[in-house]
Amino acid sequence: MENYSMLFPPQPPSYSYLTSHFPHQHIPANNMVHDTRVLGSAGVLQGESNVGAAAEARDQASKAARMEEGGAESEAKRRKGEKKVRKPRYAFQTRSQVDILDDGYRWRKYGQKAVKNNKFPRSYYRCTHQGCNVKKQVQRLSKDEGIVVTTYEGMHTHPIEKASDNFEHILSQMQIYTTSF
DNA sequence: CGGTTTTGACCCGCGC
DNA sequence: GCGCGGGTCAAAACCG
Repeated sequence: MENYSMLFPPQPPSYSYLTSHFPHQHIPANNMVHDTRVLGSAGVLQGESNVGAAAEARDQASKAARMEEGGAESEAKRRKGEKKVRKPRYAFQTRSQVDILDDGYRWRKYGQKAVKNNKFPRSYYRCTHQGCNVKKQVQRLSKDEGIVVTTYEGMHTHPIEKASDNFEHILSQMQIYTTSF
């Protein structure tokens, strides 16, 4: 009862889910023409490094506060005058049968929550790399089970570990999308 | 065995 | 103030 992905039929072991959705490629005659598009960035755009640091500080502070005692004192989370910076998050919509979109990085799943108005849960992943706190969340639309929304949060400061197909090329295409936004 | 997934509890911001 | 929705933690299970 844990594998909702079992509800979907198996698909060929090829990673054509991405390459087959770019404008220069063939797009299946569907209502959704915007496969693998950039949904946009949420939050204010500030210094990325500063954003990440603040976020990490907040996260660690909260964690420390809770680890200290079960909600006894919440002083630890009170950092100095840190403005509430919200890290930009970039969402990608991809038509795929699988949830795990291997982009070449190593991810460790750290959570899964049910989403309101959506019968499919959302999975939270974190990049397994020291110092790299890039997070991403994958969620599937209940309306179109073939659509997977992947939201990236943060930037990788290390090379890709796996020799993934040619995701860099795909990434460059995505950046074209972002710049044209 | 070590790293990853699972899963329930917990925290927090926000709207009512 | 409280409940809800979303995000994270961490212990145990799982898997190569």
